[in-house]
Amino acid sequence: MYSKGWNTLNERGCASALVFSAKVGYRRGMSSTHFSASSLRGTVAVAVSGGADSLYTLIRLQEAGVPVMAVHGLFARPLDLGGEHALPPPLAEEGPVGEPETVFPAPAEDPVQKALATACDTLGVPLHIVDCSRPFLDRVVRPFVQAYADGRTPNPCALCNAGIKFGLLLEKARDLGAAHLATGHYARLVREGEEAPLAAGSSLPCMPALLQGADPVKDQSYFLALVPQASLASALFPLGGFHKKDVLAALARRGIAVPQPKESQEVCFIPDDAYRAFLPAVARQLGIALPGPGPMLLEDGSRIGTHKGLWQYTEGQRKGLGIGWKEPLYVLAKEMRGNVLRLGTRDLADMGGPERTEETAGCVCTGVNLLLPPELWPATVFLKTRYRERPKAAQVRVERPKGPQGNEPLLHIRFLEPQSVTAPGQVAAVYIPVDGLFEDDGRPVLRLVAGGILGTVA
RNA sequence: AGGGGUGUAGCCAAGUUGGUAAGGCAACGGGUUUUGGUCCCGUCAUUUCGAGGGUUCGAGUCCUUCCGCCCCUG
Repeated sequence: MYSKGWNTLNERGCASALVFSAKVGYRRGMSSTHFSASSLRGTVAVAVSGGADSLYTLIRLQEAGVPVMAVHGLFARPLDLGGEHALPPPLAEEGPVGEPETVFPAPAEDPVQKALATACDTLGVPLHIVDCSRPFLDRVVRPFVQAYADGRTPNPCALCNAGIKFGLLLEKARDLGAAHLATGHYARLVREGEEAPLAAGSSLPCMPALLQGADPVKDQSYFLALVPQASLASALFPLGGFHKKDVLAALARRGIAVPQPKESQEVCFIPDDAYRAFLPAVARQLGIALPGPGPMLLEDGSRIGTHKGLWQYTEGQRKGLGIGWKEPLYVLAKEMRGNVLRLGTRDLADMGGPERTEETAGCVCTGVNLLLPPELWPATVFLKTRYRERPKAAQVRVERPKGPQGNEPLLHIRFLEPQSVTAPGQVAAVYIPVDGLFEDDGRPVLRLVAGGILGTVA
């Protein structure tokens, strides 16, 4: 399966890949040719949120002649999680895990669902509403709250993509007769048999290959880093080659109104992005205890203030500390033992810099999702430990410990350039450059080869 | 008690030979943004420079008194 070594591929594919990419307009947001109708078999389900991206995904596929259906997942019930932070108890009670409770066709009373129903009706596309709220609570919200309680900083979007959207929603789409699930993520997925940005006769090993989105500021591959290869095999990201502004322009050109025009951002299940108010309320509902105030300490051990509970801070954070100092202070670490928040200046908040020691230059990841066998990785890879951050050069060693727990792989990361201190609980995404392919701005195209959850400093 | 130093917005702090209050931090507001953060932009002492008095056309900057804090010596 991986008979072709990565290096071998590079040597052969390099020059002609450039020619090919120019020919198909791989750059310039034209890679939508990926999903030519002929290369797809069966119906494609499109996960529609009500936003512009997923709506255009649906339209794009339909216009390409692909048989489509729309699926709209209900994740967090507004009535349960919204409003006054006074949550009614039903969410915390016992219930079956892993199965959507109900599946029913549109329409509903919800304005977004209603607008979606109208839009789909106009397009002549069937719409299915899938209630994922129970599994969403168990697999996204509860771990989210628990992570904060444990002193970590969770990334619920990554968990949702892996466990809900490309988990339950994908399963449900299959039940409904779909062969693929498409979303509006800005990431490029190259698979066998499709027009790929590679020379004829060559292919990327271990298909499909997940590449960064073409829009440098919208790339969302980071959030997909935990989605397993088996799910990606059924996934489609038709917007991967587009720039956001082109999507909006295309919708405007067609005179299509977006049901939910407000850009989805922050955590979708936290009303008004007020997580400091939301967390305690939900934690209480779920019976999870959040630790209280404690000391803020500088590196020399001196106490400089009192924090409001470790869950309100994250490693690398600057704003909101409320401490006047000669220079900005950043959160260096959260110590559950002693309930201590460690603060320090910028130079102390970087890992991987020239004068960093072995202990502070790296970290370890668990919950690893491998998309390409490590044997095929180059010696230096690029690592993203937070969204909207330039991937940083690093060395990653994959360890497969043998033990009674099985052999869950671990990623041992060592940064080769300055890197703001990582936050345990966040996602680490490992990328490698695809030789011979470059973005419009000259950066090499990056391929996602693994994802994991950051642990404590090594 | 004596000697030295110091007292500028919540914190750190610049203020030249007196001419009409830099900058940083924090805070607040905004921008970027499907996690948490980072980052960028803007606002922030004009009944005011510990308090009172004086010199001067004009004082945070000179004189004087008082108060507070720090260091050293006894």
